[in-house]
Order: sequence, then C-alpha cells, then structure tokens
Amino acid sequence: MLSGALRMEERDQFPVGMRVLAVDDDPVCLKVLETLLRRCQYHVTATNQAITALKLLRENRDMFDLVISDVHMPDMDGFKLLELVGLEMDLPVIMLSVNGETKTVMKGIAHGACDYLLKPVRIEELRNIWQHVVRRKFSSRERSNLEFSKECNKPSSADTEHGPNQLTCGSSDQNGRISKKRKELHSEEVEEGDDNDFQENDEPSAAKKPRVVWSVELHRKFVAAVNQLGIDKAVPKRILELMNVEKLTRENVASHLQVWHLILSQIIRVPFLLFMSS
DNA sequence: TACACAATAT
DNA sequence: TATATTGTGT
Repeated sequence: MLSGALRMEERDQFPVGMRVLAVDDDPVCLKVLETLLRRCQYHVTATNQAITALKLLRENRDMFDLVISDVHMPDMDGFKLLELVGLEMDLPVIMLSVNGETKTVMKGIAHGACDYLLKPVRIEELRNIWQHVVRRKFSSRERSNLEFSKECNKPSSADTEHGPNQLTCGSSDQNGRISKKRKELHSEEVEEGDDNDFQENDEPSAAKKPRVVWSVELHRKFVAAVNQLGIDKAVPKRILELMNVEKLTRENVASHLQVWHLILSQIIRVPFLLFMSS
C-alpha cells in the first residue's frame, strides 16, 4: 500500500514530522505502533527498552516532541519512565496499556501522563496526539485573552539544563466562564481600599506574596519528585530540592503535599479530569 | 533551631 | 476550592 499517500494539505507543517519516541518492549506492538505513527506522518523513533528511551531523551533534549510509552516493560516500569521524564524535562508523555482499569489509568494521569490510550491503539487516536504538544506550549502562558499572540519560547533552545522554572504558569481556567484574572507577580499593589480592620504595620514596600498556582507542569514535577523519593521519604524539603523551582518555598510544597496525601488516600476527590480537558 | 505534619484560616 | 498560615510535637 502506498502508506505515505495521504497528503493532507500541508498548510500547517507542524503535525507532519512531529518527533515521537515510541517505547514498547513487545516488538510486535512496537512495530504496529511505529507503523501507525508513521502513517500519521510523524517522525518516529522506536525503541523496545525504557532505559534506551531515557538515554535518548537525556542525551538530546531537543530530539523529541512527544513520548508514547507502554506501561508494562521489563527493564523499567512505564510509570517510572514517566516520572523521570516529568522531572527532568518538559515533554508530553502518553501512556499505553492493555490495562484499562480506572485505578491504573488514574495512576498514569496522576503521575503526569497527558493521555492514556488502551491497546490496541487505533490510528484515529494517534492522529490527534499532536494536540498535547501544542497544549503544553500554551500551558505556560495565560490564554484568557487572545490578543496575547506572543509566541511561546521554544523549549528547545534555552532549556538545555534545568532552567529555574518560574511559577507564573497559571493556565487553569477550568470553568468556561471568564475567570478573574490572577494577579501576576507585578508589585503594583498600591491601594487596597477595603475598610477592613487590618492593624498590620507592614512595610510599605512589601508587596503581597503571589500565591503559587499548582499548574499541571508544576504538579508533574512535584509528583515526579515524590515518586522518586518514595512516598515515605518524600518530605517537603527534599521534594523542594528535587523540584528545583525558583521561588517555590518549603511551605508551598508542604501545603501541596498535605493535599496530595489526601488525594492518594482517596479522601478527597481528584480533579485530574479537569487537567485533561481544559 | 529546623523541621514535619495536622489543623485552621483566608 | 486552593493555597497559606498557624500550632504542636520531634
């Protein structure tokens, strides 16, 4: 068959040639996956070892746009790969598994997977995965107002080493309504004319500390750090060190960790699905 | 003192 | 609701 015969209009060249790293220990599955991805006109690199995948990713961070990985692999659990990728680089990862149990899927999502596909994968599901790459680019910027057409910086150029991440990524407008604009880091707060009874004699130059927004990216780093440490050794200080995020404090992490414990013990409901489809 | 953790406040 | 702050024990 003429596999490459689909010639969609190439007005948008982006999805064409998107660099995908496919990981699956089963050679048959891997071959199928690779073929399907190629049929979507992506540029595919395939490996049957998670270790190799990690090595490839670490050696050249600009080489891939997206990772799609099986969950069950002998050399390294897919979740582990997911954690490490989430911690060390900012790439969308799609998990792949025959196991469709809610618990397992939830685990993947909770660990930072941007999608979770069930085998056998259909090509229809792969045609759209480039959206995760786009989504990630938008995710570090406010997108409430469309007039910000400022292009996001390409993560490939200036991100060679763990750049200090900044906290201003608040992209979560979960409700379709107009969300009140979050105050960013600008210290322009001059008058707070409420007639409240605050007797704080705070210094005039002390601006209000901005609240940390636990964006998907930030949360991914958090989860990756927690899992790397192990849940029992994951204490705020160590998590903070591993995350290596500028201006994030131990208290911030502690607060988030508190919630995370609740989530893990399923005491509170998890808003992960909101993360998925904003 | 520094920290973790739970409770409470905003 | 999400995150910050406070309180308490180690």
